[in-house]
Amino acid sequence: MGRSQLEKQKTHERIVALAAKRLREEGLDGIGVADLMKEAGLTVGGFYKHFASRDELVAEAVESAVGSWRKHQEEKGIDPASIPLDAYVDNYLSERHRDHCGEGCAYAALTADMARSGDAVRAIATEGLRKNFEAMTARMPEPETREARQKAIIASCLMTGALGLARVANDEAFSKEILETVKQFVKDLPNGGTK
Amino acid sequence: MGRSQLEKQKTHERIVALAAKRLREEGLDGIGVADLMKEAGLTVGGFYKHFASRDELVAEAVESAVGSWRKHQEEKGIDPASIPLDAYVDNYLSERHRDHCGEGCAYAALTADMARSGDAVRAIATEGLRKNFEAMTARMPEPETREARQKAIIASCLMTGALGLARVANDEAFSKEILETVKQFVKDLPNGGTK
DNA sequence: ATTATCTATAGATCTATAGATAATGC
DNA sequence: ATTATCTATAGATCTATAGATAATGC
Repeated sequence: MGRSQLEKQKTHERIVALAAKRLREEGLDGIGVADLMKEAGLTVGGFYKHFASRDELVAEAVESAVGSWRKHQEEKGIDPASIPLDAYVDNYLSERHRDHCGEGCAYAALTADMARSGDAVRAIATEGLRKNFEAMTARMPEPETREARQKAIIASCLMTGALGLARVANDEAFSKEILETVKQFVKDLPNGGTK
Repeated sequence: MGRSQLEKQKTHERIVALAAKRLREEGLDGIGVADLMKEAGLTVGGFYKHFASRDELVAEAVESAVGSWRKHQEEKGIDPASIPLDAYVDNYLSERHRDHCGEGCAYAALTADMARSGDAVRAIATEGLRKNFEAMTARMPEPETREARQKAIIASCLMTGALGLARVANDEAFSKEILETVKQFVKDLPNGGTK
């Protein structure tokens, strides 16, 4: 015991990545420090050399969860506008996404948790939301218009809302009805919609 | 100490109503049994003569929170179809609703919490969701059509999603932008929308 | 010498229970 | 006699800290 600084950094990132997953699954006050470290193959004691408090980990994990997908795309140099809305929506409103909270959208998994959080998490979540709206706007036709932004906001609220309710529904057919109905509607949004 | 059965029932209902409020504010594993009883003007000891466990209270509280508004209307003999969509939407996507989680829609306040819950809560939440969709369908023109139900589902996902994200946003102008954009869109939904 | 991680534990908090107290209701 | 509520507390769980251990890195 006693590792290099490089290894420490990798350990740090591993804890944050695991927390980003487990907290999306169980909520922001779900998994405890000891269990988390155990799942990471470590023990409690080391935790506080990485984070001043559990809250500090939660903030880092939320930042990771909120930005993971977008960051992944940016690093690959992929312009959000290049991902067609249809493909994005199919993926977002899939059964796979519904059933795998831990790897999915933080806004669907943690909306209320983030809203109830302190300033640090709220600020991170708000900033991420802004960027998500902008990425969604870029996916609309004529992305510079006011209508494009409005539709992006509508599509975002609709998709997070639908995924959340589809996860509540205890009945597969009902849950699918929600996903499919909204999927169809969002895909038609650039053409249809009001105005 | 030692009260009549009528008083016990009233006490029971008071605890459930308070829990329905406080759990919407803090999440389903937010407030503890002792604090809740204290806020109700009681002490911990009495709790387990009312509920077998905290989970049992949570289930009752979710049932109360999920159905409170609809039950209130039904008891008054108000047909959901008689409440115009516009008025309903204005109220739902208001700053007042956004800032008063405890008295508001359980689906916006507790989506992820309910999705993560056990069978009892899931079943109650699913049933309530079904009824909410039906009430919303009744508010659409030509409520017997497939389009009416689709629009009801879309409106519901959109409204819960928008309220949730408006609560996340740490910035008043940004939060209002979400509420106002979606408000306008949902009001136009019966006319516009796809198909 | 420094430090990343480990073992062990203090202190706080939370659920649930045991036993006492003072009303109700047959 | 029964029971609704109270006081007090056991037992579990969770955050955070103290001190030991074994590597790194000057």
